[in-house]
Amino acid sequence: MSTKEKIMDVALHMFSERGYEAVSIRDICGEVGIKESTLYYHFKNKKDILDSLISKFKTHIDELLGHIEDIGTEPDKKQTEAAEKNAIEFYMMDSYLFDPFCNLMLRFMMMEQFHNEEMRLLYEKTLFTDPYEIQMKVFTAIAMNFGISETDIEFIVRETHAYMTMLTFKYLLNGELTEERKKAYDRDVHEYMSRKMWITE
Amino acid sequence: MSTKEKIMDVALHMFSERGYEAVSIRDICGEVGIKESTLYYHFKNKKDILDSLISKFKTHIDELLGHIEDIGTEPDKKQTEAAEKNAIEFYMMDSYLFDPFCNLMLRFMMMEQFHNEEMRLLYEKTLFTDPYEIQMKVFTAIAMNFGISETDIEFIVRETHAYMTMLTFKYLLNGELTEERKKAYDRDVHEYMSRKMWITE
Amino acid sequence: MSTKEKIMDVALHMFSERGYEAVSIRDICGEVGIKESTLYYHFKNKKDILDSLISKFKTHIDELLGHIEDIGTEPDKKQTEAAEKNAIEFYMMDSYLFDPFCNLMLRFMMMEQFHNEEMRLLYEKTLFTDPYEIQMKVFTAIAMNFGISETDIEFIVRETHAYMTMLTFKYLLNGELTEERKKAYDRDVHEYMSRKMWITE
Amino acid sequence: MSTKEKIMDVALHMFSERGYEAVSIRDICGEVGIKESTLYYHFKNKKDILDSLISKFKTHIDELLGHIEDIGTEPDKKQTEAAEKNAIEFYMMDSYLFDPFCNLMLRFMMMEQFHNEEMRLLYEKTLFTDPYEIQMKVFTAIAMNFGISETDIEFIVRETHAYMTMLTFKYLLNGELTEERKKAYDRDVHEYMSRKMWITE
DNA sequence: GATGAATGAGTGTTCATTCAT
DNA sequence: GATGAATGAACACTCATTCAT
Repeated sequence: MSTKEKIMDVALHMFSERGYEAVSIRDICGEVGIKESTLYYHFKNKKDILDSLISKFKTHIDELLGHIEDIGTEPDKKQTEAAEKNAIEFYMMDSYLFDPFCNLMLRFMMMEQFHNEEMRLLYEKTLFTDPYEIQMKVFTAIAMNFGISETDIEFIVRETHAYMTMLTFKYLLNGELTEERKKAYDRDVHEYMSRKMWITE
Repeated sequence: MSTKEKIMDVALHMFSERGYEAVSIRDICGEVGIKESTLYYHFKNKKDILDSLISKFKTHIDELLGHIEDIGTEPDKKQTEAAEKNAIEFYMMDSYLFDPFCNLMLRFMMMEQFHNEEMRLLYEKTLFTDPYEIQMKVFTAIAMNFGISETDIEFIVRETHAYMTMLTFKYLLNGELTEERKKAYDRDVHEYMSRKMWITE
Repeated sequence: MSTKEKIMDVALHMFSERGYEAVSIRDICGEVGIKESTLYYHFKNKKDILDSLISKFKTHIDELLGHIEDIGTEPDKKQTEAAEKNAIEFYMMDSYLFDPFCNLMLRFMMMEQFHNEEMRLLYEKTLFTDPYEIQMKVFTAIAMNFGISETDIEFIVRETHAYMTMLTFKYLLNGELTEERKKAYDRDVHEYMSRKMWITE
Repeated sequence: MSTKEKIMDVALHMFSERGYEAVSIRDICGEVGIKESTLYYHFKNKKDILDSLISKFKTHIDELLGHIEDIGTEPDKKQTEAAEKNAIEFYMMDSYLFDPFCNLMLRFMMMEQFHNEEMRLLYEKTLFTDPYEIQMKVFTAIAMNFGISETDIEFIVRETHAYMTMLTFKYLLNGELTEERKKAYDRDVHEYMSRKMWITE
């Protein structure tokens, strides 16, 4: 990892725990193992580190969404629930909410959204807008094979999205991201999904 | 309002927007209109302002919960859905999430929960534990009159609670608390409730 | 002397020797014997010290010019050359160019005039505009008693003013203001005056 | 222009406007379009740039004075006033006070003379000593043809030199060297010269 | 000739806090 | 209750300079 990457990595860890203002350049440099003046060779100023992180996050998210774009475009193929359910879990968790960089950025944005409009918009998009649209796309693809009405689909997706969002805040954006909390999230998601499927059946 | 109250009021407004560390004693005093040395007559130090706010919030919440304790303890009384639905709305919104002090504290706790365990516990209790228990209590009281199974009640409450929690994060703890966002929250809550009642019926 | 006055005094001495930018807040505080944070109790920032000095200088100059306003307003009174010559010397030197505060400010302005328009204007007014006008007023008062033509007066004043200005730059605004240089200035002024009077007679 | 020359050129422009200390290596390199480390290939350190400028100025001045050495050494030749007057103007202005390099150096020395003895001596020599000696030499050569007494010559030269020095400070070493100020200087010099000749005649 | 990466010392400024009045 | 004056520690950032490449 280059010095620049190391700085961003350390900065994100600190920002996501204590907030942008509460973290000093000294803190970051101390952890990275460089002098403060060295940091200013790689970044124009403190704000530049923030901007670089946001920029990296945007790229990260765009790539993720790119992967999902194709889902459900081939409705004729028999897509089993199970397959899709796995798909959801994959996209939602491992490279999104569970992904270290992504998760830390979300925590960071959760704190900064109250006084940084750019981060607020990104936070809103990442936690509310995008996941809803993705789930809508996936469920629609599945549901079309079962002849479920559009109105019903919308309501089911809303409820499912709400449940998973609540779980995200409850387990993945609450305190430290421990293995325990990850497991609790997994458990609740599966429990909900299995009951939901049974009920709506 | 006494000077002490004014300090707490100003401090909370600033803390909930910029975070504890990012707000300086100077900032608070400037807004209140006193000298920094004066603040130290009313509070031992900066942490003392924080503690006072937390303490006030705990009292506030306890009073609120006290009001609710009695609900549903008289299951034989015919309690109509409508009455209870209003009750929920009342407790959830006007003196809880919509209440200025409460709302600002929640925002503040949302930021500080990542590095302050005391605030994290309070945040968890206020947004996840307590609302779920209250809704559980209220719905149980209602449902018992309709002969709905306990397992079903639990699932319905979970889903309802999840939906309202999601809306809370989406509208009431996102950026500035504008009238627009309050109305959007209201609208979504009512829309969900009416559809939910119709579906589960 | 109050702390604030002491800061201004020390700052001026340093500014006038090394220039505004080359003098650090640390330098000033070290000499005054206070901590840097204390300086910021008395002054908003470094620029504020500069502004206070300029403001003080303006007041100083205005008071000086106030004294001179009355000169030559009573042309009928027999005003001997000697009396006026003393007057000039008095106003020009003891409370003007020789005055420690004034002299240091002039040196300071001499350095800063190239990149500070406010100081440039003040510098121009203090060294070129005002002295010429004053000398004009005084000489006119004297000359009227001798029936010297206006054109001649103007030329004489111009030459006299030019000579004294040159001497000012040569002796009073050159290196350190030593007793030697003051004496050399005095000597040259008197020598010039006595010869000038003899020649134009 | 070589990189080294470009550095000196840029440095002088900056030094003469903001002073030696206020200009950073960064500033210079930014303007030149090189990295800071590159500058150290051409100059030992910051002081070395200053020394090179002083050295270049000394050479420049010496060449100028070399041209003048011969003037007035042939008193028998009929040298008309006009010719000499032009000579003075030529040496004083175009390759001296008006010359970009020279003018910038004078401004620079004007600022640094208060804390740099080497520059003070050079400043004194360039603005007071040398011009006086040159004018003395030239006027003597002319005056000898008219039988003017040595005492008178000295006084006339002193006054003329003082007038031109004052004008130099007033127009050529005051703020930016604009075309306007150059013209004002020219105008005042000619006006003075023509009146002086007429008066002393 | 030029650059990327680094550094120690220093820049102006703000921090929470104290204490005599 | 409130303030004027002070402080040590920390803040983000810039300085001139070095050195391997």
